Amino acid sequence: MTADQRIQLPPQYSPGDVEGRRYQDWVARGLFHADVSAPGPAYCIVIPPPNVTGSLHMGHALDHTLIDALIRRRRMQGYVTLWLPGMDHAGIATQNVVERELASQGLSRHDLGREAFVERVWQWKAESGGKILGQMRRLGDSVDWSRERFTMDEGLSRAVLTIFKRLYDDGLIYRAERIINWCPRCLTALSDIEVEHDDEDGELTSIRYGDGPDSVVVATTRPETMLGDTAVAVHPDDPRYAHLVGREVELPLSGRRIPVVADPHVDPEFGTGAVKVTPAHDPDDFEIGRRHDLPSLSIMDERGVITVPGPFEGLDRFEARPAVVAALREQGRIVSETRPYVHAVGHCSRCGTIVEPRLSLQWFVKVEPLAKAAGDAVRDGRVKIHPAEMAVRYFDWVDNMHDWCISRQLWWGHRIPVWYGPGGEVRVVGPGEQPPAGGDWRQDPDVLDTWFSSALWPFSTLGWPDDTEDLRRFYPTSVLVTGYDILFFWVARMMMFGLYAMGDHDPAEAVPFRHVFLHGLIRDAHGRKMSKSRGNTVDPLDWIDRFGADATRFTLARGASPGGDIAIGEEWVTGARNFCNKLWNATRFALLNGATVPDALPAATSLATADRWILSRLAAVTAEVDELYEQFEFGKICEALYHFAWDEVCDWYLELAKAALSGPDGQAGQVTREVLGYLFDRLLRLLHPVIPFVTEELWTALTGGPSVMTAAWPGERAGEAAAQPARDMAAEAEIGSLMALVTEVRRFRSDQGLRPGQPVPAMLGGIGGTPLAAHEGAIRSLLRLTSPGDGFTPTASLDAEGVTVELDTAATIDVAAERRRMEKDLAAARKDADQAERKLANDAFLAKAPGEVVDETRRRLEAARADIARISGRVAALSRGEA
RNA sequence: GGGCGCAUAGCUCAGGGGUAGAGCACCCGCCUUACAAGCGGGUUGGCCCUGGUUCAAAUCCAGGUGCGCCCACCA
Repeated sequence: MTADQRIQLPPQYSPGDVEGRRYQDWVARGLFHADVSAPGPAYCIVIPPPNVTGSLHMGHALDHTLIDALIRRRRMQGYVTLWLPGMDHAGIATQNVVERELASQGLSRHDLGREAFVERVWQWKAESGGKILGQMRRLGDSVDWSRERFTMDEGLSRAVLTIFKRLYDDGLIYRAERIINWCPRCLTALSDIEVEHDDEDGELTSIRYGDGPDSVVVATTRPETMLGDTAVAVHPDDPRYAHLVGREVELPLSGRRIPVVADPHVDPEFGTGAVKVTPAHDPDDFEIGRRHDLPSLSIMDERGVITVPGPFEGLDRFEARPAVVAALREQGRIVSETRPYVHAVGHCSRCGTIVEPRLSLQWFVKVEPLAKAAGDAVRDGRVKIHPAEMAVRYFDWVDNMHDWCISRQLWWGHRIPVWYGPGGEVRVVGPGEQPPAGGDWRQDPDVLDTWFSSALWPFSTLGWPDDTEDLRRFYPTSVLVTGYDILFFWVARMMMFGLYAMGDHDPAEAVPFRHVFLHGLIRDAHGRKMSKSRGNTVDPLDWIDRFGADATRFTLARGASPGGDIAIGEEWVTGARNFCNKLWNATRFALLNGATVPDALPAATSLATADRWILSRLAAVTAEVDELYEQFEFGKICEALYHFAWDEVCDWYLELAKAALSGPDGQAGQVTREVLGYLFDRLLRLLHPVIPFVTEELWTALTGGPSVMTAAWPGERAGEAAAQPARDMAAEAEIGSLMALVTEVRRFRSDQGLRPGQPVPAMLGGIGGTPLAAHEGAIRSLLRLTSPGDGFTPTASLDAEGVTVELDTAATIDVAAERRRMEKDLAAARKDADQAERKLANDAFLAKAPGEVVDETRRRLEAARADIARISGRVAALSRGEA
């Protein structure tokens, strides 16, 4: 790019003209590609695989922005950096989508048959699945497209078979008849975490079982399940029922006689202290049944329809409830009126249908040893969770987890690799093994829970079970970034399976990731959860179209603190868009003024104080940002860079630079041009991870370099310390004084209703003899005082804090306003003096050695006293002038 | 039923034992040639309540109130 082209940046940043072109360029040049054989330390993040049915929403946009920022910074630091993209087949969700499509044609999956249906889903995936991958390009995600994976592709399927077989051989996968969560609409089993509990109003119905003195009253929220009762249970120590234990009572409506058993699980305080036992329809009851060897009677089919022969047969479970109650009432079995009762009801997380606990034969993962290892890895610090408080939730879950039901009665997913032979023989078929021959062998029809394959994601995507270069280089992955809402669904399971699959490694190297960064959820401008039904969702693509990807990213990153939810609204993205534009114009200013990026900074002796000041501030903010990245404090990173760029660079340094650039001293101009070049080069690099597009456009224009992506990070680099100019506290103090002076004059002028540029009348004294004298040109320029003899003569004096500015305002236009201000200052100074005095007395009392702290306090006290004297004097003078 | 978190400006939030902060909003004044998507100035606060610790509490502690969120097989 030639110099002429470079300065032809339009006065407004237009993201649409830049983003697509830049992204294509990055991809074409292979800048996202991780070269496994390149030297340097490795840094890897695997994408939380979005559902193949998904499209980009704000949660993804946040997740991707943060990951991309981490990745881009590490890449600039010289790490061999891999962000691995891909998608999840999302079992139930995807199957539901395709089934709905079929339903619109009046077909069900059964009309097609299994094979054709699965074929249809693949076809759907090819046509409309993975829309989100295209959308990721809009956001600027620097993922390595050559390594894209899908949970159902060949390699990952092999990983699934491998681990299934290994777990089975280790006795960690088993098949059993258990009470599981069943969705009568999806017609499949669900794991515990796929069930959402909501408090709902129910009724507690009291029913008398048996007759006369041998009768017992039970209370239930689900009267219809009494059709499947096989016992009544009471507490072993409950004297009220001691005489009944071991005997039988008659079950109403059926005439069956069922035993009364004593079981410690029963709470004698609750209800009547007697509980009906329905082993086939309640997990608790199932356990009681096991302990007492009770039969389990299933009373409904997979759709929740009553199958018990008799008057209720064929009724839906919710129709059966009132029908059963009516029949009982008729027989005088309802003891008292039913009571309203609020209790938690489980719903299918996919479709909202009330889940039915159902006795069924399913496959389970024996979780305990795996979960223990997963807990230990966090407890002993091999994996760090950010924010640390989230670890409490993690432990709570990992330590109390039930066995994981992994079989799903679906067709879309990894089919369970188990074959059943004649005589009940079971054979698990590992990868590369032939299924048993013979017509009598049949494969299990079910598929695995979609989270089973997601749990393998950090290593299956890198080639496991093969011993690949990628796996050796990039496992364990560096950070796992995701919302705290899927800590249990996904993070805990990756921990369990990662540690298990990689168990032959050094324990420190077996973990799937070294850090887990959990961000919050996106909320609307008023902090409410975004939901389609509430109509308060924001489409990130809409923002990208209207404000640009960088503005969208900056808005999200700026709100992100570990674990904290993020409220966003259009004001936020507007502000971010404005920031990008500010950056654009500031760089444009630098280019217009011939900024050049020097190989090395000009010698310190040739730098102006303003140059030294801004370079010192740059050093400070660089170190701060580096530190904040280590803590995943994205909000603070953005805040620090925003204020540095806008408040310090634009509002002060550029204004100071104008004076130097227009001054007669040609050499000073040249130095300023080099400092400008250096400053913007570094600033753009620092901002690039968060706002990649605009920084790339500006950085290439400024430096003529190929890409800011491959420029070195200004802070810490891989394996070396920061190469930074050090802080320059003297320059910071001096420019701080200058800013205080200018601000003071501006405020005065504004208070007095004077126009900008209008001379400030009748000021006495001068800045002569203070370091500010050297800045008179700059001060005049900042205050727009162009002609000498304009009366600008502020008084200034040096003290320990820098320079104190005084303005003589004897001839002010508005004496009252000035007086109010001075009185305010006086009050503040008095308070300060008071406080310092107390602290000194305190220190003396504690016999604190007169060290730095005490000296500091003493200085503060003296300064405050001086202020009081000075301001009092002026107030007095003001009063005299008034009189 | 357990566990966790949060209450700070009109809104969304940061901060954190020693003079209350940001962005947005609001008010006043500016088209000052990098930027009106801008510039300068300004206003706004019982830091939820009650106690405790301390010379000093918005900050630490206890209790309360109000909101979130997570987990949960007491019918």
